[in-house]
Amino acid sequence: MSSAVANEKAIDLLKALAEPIRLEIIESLSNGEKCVCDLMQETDLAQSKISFHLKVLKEAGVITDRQSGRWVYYKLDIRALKSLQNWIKKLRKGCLSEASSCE
Amino acid sequence: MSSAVANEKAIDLLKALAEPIRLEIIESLSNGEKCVCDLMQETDLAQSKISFHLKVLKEAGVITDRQSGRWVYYKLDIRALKSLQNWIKKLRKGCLSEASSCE
DNA sequence: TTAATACATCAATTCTTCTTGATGTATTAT
DNA sequence: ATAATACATCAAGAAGAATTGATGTATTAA
Repeated sequence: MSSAVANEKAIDLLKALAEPIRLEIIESLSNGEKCVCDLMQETDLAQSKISFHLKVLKEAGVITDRQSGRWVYYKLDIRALKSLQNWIKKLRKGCLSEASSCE
Repeated sequence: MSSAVANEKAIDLLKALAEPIRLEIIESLSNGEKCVCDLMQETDLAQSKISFHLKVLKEAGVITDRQSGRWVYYKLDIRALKSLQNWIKKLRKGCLSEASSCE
């Protein structure tokens, strides 16, 4: 059977990445942890918009958050991109298909 | 400057992959070239639906097509997934961000 | 030449995602 | 306690993507 669960998670990851604003956020966070206010300044976008995209990224497992006082800091969770790379590798090898016998 | 063009292409690729039916098609094509009729049989989906998704995949560069008689055969273009892997690798390294100096 | 097959495309509808402005909640400063 | 801040969430609307059934086009078969 095809790895349906893995595929669903991968789809969430792919969708999370497939959006310009979210990519901008990710690229910003690759320079380190940031609070929402930092991201607002950098991107010049409305707060609700940023929070919306942060939520999508968080739910996909791309980022994690941590509250400190009245700030909420977001940072990348490296494992997400790592697992996506792994998934794509399998896809390339045809290891996700029904008929595959990769191991 | 951030590699905007590369990102746009990557977004197209990510979107193309981030859909269950299209993934099913990709997984099927990983077992070799198929005509639309083959895919219809395998997936049990309407022809217009399959053609729609094939178009998305083709425009993203994930697949290529070739006509033979009244059949149109589709197959994976390996380069697409390869370049996506490469893009993700850069993303992981923070090499897509404005501030990066990866080379 | 007419039929049938294989596929693409289209218009209308539906479904999903994104945006916007407003309101709600927690935390700190006064 | 009150006010200000940092952020989340919500409802309404806008925009985008997918589905559906129908029609169009090329190719081969009869």
